[in-house]
Amino acid sequence: MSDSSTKGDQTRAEILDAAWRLFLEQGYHGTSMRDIARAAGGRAVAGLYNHFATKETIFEALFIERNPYEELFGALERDLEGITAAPEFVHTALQSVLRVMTKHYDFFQLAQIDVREFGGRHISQLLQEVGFPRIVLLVARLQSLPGLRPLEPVVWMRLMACMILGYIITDKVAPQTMFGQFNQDEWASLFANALLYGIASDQGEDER
Amino acid sequence: MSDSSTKGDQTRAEILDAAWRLFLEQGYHGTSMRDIARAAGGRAVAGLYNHFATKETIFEALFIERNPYEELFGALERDLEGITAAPEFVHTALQSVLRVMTKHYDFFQLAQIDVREFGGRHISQLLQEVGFPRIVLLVARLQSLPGLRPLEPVVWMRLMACMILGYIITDKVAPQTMFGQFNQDEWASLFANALLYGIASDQGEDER
DNA sequence: AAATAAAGAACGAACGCTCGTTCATTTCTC
DNA sequence: GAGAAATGAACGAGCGTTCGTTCTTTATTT
Repeated sequence: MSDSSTKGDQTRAEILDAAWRLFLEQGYHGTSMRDIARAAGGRAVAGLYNHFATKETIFEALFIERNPYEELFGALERDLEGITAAPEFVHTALQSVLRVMTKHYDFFQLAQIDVREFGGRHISQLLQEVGFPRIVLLVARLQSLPGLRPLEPVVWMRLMACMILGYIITDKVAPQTMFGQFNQDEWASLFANALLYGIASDQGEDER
Repeated sequence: MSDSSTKGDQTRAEILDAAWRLFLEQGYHGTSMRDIARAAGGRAVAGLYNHFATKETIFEALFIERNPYEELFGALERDLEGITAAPEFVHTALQSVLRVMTKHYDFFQLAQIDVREFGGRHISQLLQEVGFPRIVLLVARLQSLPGLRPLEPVVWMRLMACMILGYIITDKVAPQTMFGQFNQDEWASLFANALLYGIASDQGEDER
């Protein structure tokens, strides 16, 4: 009787822990209810159904109860507070997002599983409920700041999205390739600098 | 007797066509041999085993016989021939890659399935055999051209990778969001310009 | 050119196994 | 002692694959 967690709650958490690990290792269809039961302390399969109605319910519970969006947007909004220049805004935003994404890498792996095996049903619903309004607010704030080329918002929105998604995907293979020599803060700086000022040298400025 | 294709070859192709479509729609584990047999002209399951030893053999055959890497690198090398300025090189390379990737979008979806369900076994082997040497050559050529900031090669390599991977991933959700207003050539230009010259306005140049 | 042998391609049926889920029952917890 | 939690056994369905057999095509021999 540590806190308010009864025996049932504890078992439930154990099941979620096991499912989390197994789904990440073997995917959704690659993980059976028996696998989960075995990994959750060598239980019997039938016992899982005292806590979750179906296998998919377990997957959904992971998304709803263990998503880092509160942390992600909380950190973003806190870090960006009071920033009045667009370059600093972009740099800080990238740094903030990359930090949380690196910390909660597992969750975004789970989101990839959702995309592949459920067509992204759960993750897109979650984003719509909890993420989209706050993204819109941040975008509006950035647009109001000085220091950006008059690009269409969609353009640099997609640029940012490519950077973030590309980062987390290349991060997976980074150790095997030559990508793995910087941490996420260094990458955030490199990305932000490249995004803001480009990789071309200044001498060829008249070109284009 | 149209060409050299016997009856068996034709059936084999029909099986591959059906498997290609079903794997894309339902994933590897979501597609059964009976599904494939049914989709390949309402055949019997057992007949598939006259042409392929196992289910995974079918998946492998798709990768080996239907990958667009020859086209991808052929186009890249052809398009980049004779280019002597780094900015034009980057722009052309992005355009070339995005074109082939958009055209062969299905294959790269299949590659994602491979990553999820086989740990990328087949795609990485394919890349190692057919892609890596040519990538190294192209990178070396770009590094020899004038007009780039003295960035570490790994940095802009990963930047390019992020752009390309990010593009193909955001492209999937583009119709549902606000990303879908440009075609791949326009995006290649936008990406190349942003990558080369940045999105910051010129007035804040002294900063950082 | 006809006859025969060999190989390829297709089939229905079945095998052994695993899946997600349910049930009646027992054990534990409050 | 009531209700929650856990159990072994079983269910029906589906899986990848194999088997024995038939039909068709190709190759070889007369």
